[in-house]
Amino acid sequence: VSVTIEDVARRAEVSVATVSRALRQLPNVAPATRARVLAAAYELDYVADPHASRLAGARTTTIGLAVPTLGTWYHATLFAAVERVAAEAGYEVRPYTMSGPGGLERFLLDLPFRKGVDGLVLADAPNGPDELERVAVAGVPLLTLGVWTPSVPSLRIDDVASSRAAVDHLTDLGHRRIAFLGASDDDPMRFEAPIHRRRGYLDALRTVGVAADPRLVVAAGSSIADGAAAATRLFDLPAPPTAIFATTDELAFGVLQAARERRIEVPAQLSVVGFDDHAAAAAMGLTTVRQDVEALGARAAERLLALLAAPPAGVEHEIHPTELIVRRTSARVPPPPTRPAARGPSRPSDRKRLQ
Amino acid sequence: VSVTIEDVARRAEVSVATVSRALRQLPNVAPATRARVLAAAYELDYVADPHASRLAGARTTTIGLAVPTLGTWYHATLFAAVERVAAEAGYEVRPYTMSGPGGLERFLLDLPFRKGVDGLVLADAPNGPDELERVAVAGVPLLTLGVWTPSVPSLRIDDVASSRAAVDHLTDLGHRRIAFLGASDDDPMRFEAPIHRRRGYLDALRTVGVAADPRLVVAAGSSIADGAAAATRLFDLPAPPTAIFATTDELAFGVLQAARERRIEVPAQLSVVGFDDHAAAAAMGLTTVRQDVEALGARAAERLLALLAAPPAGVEHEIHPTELIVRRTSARVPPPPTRPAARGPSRPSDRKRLQ
DNA sequence: CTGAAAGCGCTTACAG
DNA sequence: CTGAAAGCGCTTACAG
Repeated sequence: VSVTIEDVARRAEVSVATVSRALRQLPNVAPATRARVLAAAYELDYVADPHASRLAGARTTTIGLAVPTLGTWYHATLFAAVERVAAEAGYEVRPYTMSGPGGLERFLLDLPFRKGVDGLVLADAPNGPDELERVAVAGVPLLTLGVWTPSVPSLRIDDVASSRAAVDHLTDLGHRRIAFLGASDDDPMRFEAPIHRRRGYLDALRTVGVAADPRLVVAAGSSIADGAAAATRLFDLPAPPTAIFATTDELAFGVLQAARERRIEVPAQLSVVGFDDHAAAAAMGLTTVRQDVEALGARAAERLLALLAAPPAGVEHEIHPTELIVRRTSARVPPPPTRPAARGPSRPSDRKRLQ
Repeated sequence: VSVTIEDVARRAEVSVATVSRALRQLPNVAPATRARVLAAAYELDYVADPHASRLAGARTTTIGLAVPTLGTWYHATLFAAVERVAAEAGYEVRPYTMSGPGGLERFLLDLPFRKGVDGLVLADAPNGPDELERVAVAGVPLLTLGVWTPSVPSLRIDDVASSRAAVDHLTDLGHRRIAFLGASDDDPMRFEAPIHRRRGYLDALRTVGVAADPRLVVAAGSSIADGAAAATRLFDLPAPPTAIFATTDELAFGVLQAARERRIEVPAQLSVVGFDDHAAAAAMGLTTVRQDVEALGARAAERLLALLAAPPAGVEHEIHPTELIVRRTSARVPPPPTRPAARGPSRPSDRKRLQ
């Protein structure tokens, strides 16, 4: 039904071995022969069957990108970036997602990428030394992004410091009741980033002598709707936060939406800071921690490709910079609601302003 | 280096044929034998080499999703939806993107999905009968989404009517200088949707007796930044529009951002309507045409899977509904700037209000 | 229910 | 520079 290398060989009047060589730009093919083969292949509309090719021992010229999901702005953007540089090098990129029930387990059990790709960039999941080790041992050249283990080349940002900067910004503005929105510890995906970002959050609070209020540390998912739901719960607290730090911009968008629905003014009554600098963050005026996802993805692809081309000299770990972008969703803490007893010339808001 | 079916056969003390059958849940395997094989495979951490498997004639249990890019919210969401239902059926989904220089041509030339997938859903590109025909002829079961040709089963929304509704909304509000942001005709990707949406736009204008002003029909790309750039050009026109209809929410976000930078009040001075109901649209308060991308993707996967399971009885074309969601970015047209000569008791804005 | 063998379409030593 | 042949790891008739 389909045209094979034999058809091409017959038409070009050479052996299949020669066709194989000619088509893959190997040396050792006379120019005239090569031309004849190329012409025949073109006329027949031939492309090598990738399965046969790979089974016979050739490279796949595809790299894998393992991500929790592709439904998130961060990961979709990552994919696009990886694919862009891979394409320039003649590689395809094949995503492996781990979302869905049992997705992570199945990924770890089957390691579906082995035999399917020449190399793999593993982004954000799975994490934990054991799981990473299992992947590393599968025998395909590996680079991790976000997660990290000493023996595997990696790329990441400093999540702790970045989120610390975000929360420092909030405490500088006088906020003390600051909520944290991130993935929970028992999330099946167990992302590492949210954990580190929470650490940064706690560090920042500690610096100003505030003990974290567990009710303000809430587990959200990753979608905008998740952010809205979490924010709504926060608003219903007896003592709601004056600021919310969300570990992704998408969660922050949800917070903004929920605030609007509740007629809570941002930033007058509530400050919100996100993380990512999502393409829509500027349009929303969101204060956020910028990470250059495009650059991260491109660099990951570059390094993996380099790894494939040459034996790795050693294990390198790269840390990319981030930057706090202050826009219009963060402002000084509002004066606390004046209770009858507190009325008087000594306004609490003045005190705050001194800090 | 890697464990093969032979290793499993040896350990289970059966032939490789039996291993193959047992592992693929075929009948004709004694329960006890099957158990032994499963145990051996488990202990050896065996998974069949997909390439060998496919080469030997088995199905790939993967379906393809061909999209212009995965960098767009619409397509990323589509992918996630397709993957969710595919996973439930035990299928993987493999994306084929056509973005980048020469991407479309290469796709059409190589048809890289053939031999790689059991079926393909083709979303939005390529379009045009000839190109679609070339893909259809490759021999893999096909379903198109967005684009459409009589001989291939398809799924889509009514782009003309949907965008007409959006622009009708604007004309109902008294707008007459309404700009259109979409892909250009000579876009290498030649999406069909923008063309249909422009038709709807023109129809709506014609209904109120307005001739389209070519300067208000602008070719934008697909990103938020593209939308901002296009909007800025529009703002610089001698007679800028009072409303902008963008063919995607992402473009609309860019418009909103550009408006903010120019201190143009939305909706007081400018109305904007998008298309998609992007996850962030609610958070932005964007008036838009909602299409249920999640449902579209899920349905596409379902139908393709059904096609694979049973010989298609006939070619079905499905049209999914859309809905105009009016939020806070659209309002009555502002009164035209009062020129000195026009001052007086007869305010033009009153006239508008009657319409 | 199970096995021996052919074959899927390539690539890669090995000769020449 | 080119070809004949083995082999990659499976699946599928074909026998039994």
